[in-house]
Amino acid sequence: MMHQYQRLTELLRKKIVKGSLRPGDILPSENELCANHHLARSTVRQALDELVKEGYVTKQKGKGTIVLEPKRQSLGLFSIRGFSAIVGETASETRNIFLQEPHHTTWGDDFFFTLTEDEKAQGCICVKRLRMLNNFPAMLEYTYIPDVGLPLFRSTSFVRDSLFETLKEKFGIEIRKAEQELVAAGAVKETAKVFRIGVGTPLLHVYRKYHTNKAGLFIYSSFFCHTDKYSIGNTLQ
Amino acid sequence: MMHQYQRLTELLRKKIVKGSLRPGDILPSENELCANHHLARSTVRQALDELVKEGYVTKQKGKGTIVLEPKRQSLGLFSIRGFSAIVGETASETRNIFLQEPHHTTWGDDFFFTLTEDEKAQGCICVKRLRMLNNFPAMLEYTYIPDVGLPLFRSTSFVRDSLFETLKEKFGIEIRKAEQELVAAGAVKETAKVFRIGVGTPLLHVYRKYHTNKAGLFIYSSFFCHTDKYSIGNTLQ
DNA sequence: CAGTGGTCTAGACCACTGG
DNA sequence: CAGTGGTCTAGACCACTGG
Repeated sequence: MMHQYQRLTELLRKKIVKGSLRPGDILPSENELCANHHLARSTVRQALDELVKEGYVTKQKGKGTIVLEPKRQSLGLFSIRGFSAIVGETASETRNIFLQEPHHTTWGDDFFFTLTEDEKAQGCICVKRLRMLNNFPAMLEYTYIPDVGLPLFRSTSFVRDSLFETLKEKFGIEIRKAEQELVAAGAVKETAKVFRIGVGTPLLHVYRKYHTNKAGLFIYSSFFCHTDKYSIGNTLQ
Repeated sequence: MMHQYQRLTELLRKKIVKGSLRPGDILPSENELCANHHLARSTVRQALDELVKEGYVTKQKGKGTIVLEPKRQSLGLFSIRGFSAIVGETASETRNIFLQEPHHTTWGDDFFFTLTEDEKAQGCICVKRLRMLNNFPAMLEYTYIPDVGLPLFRSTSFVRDSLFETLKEKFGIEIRKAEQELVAAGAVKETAKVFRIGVGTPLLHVYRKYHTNKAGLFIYSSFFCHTDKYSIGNTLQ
């Protein structure tokens, strides 16, 4: 069952995405939304705060709630865009190549985040993917999910070719936030081969810990980005 | 003048930072806080939401509001830690070296974010700093502030050696959120010299656009990180 | 000046955790 | 079961933007 503020968030989000509300437009005022949807003002504000957090709108005291320019193409909690001019075009075609199907394994001895005893005992499911942007190998990603008894799923059954969408729709697991560590390092032999670059080419190496809606369940990811053509972007706070 | 929820946030934040509330402790319940501080529950919730956003506490339905492990040393909107073991010790001693004092200049022709006409006309104040962590040159940062008529300030008058604290306390400018772009690239000659590394050593290059509490005022930053010893960290969402 | 979003009050019912 | 945080109502006063 959905809450009333979530229904209003969804309704307004759809209007923005579909274009009946355009960048620069001002949303109906909070009082109008109250009247039109028979809601208390705090409920309307809860809905609007969600849209602010998602980056669809911004609020200005005395003026109103204003629709922002659309966000760029996003992958997980970040977005990718052409690097030639930092504010460049987004990659139009993205494709995932599964180098290893989801499979059960143990965490390595020196896993990059500290694990709880529970997590260590459970072992994990690992996926190894290469992300292609316009046929350019841009990102090599290892994702680790603690094995909490999920049925093993194959890439062919992914929802919209997305691991996170799959976790959400099939298992009710939603990503809430993430911590990440950033490092620049030269490509080692094996990685260089995947990217078709020379050993030592600078790569961006990102370590992520995703927090989910399930208490105590975290998803981990380690990925390399070849940023000669595409940079990766974040919004902080 | 401060709002009541801000006063409560500050009071609780201080208790956590000073240690009278320790990690794992449960805060007084929302109803208790209401009674003790003579506030409505929505005001108390506003205060607690702020602490959640700042990463000091987490809430659990049915249980309460729980104090989290202290965050790591932070610089701006990110934190830095020893890289040897990703979850390593924080740098104990940080120091800023001003390579160029705040000075007025023009934006370059190919500035890394798109500027408005107003911003272009105003020109900017630029600061060039080298951040040392335990005497290791870890970060070279260029910060650009649109010249909206701020009196030129010198590094010696910085509040707590921090640009952001200075902007906040002297000019009422607060950072709300930021967008960033990440790239890995080899050091060029001039940069290599500053870091005392070889040309071509992989560096993390970050471009940031900070949003402030003043509508239309953005602060820009471009920085290089030498991540052999220290990685930089973020929290997303 | 009327209208906006920001803060705040004093209530209510609910699903959830733990004893 | 009593207590918790999550949602929701129906009001109020305020500082701010723009005509």
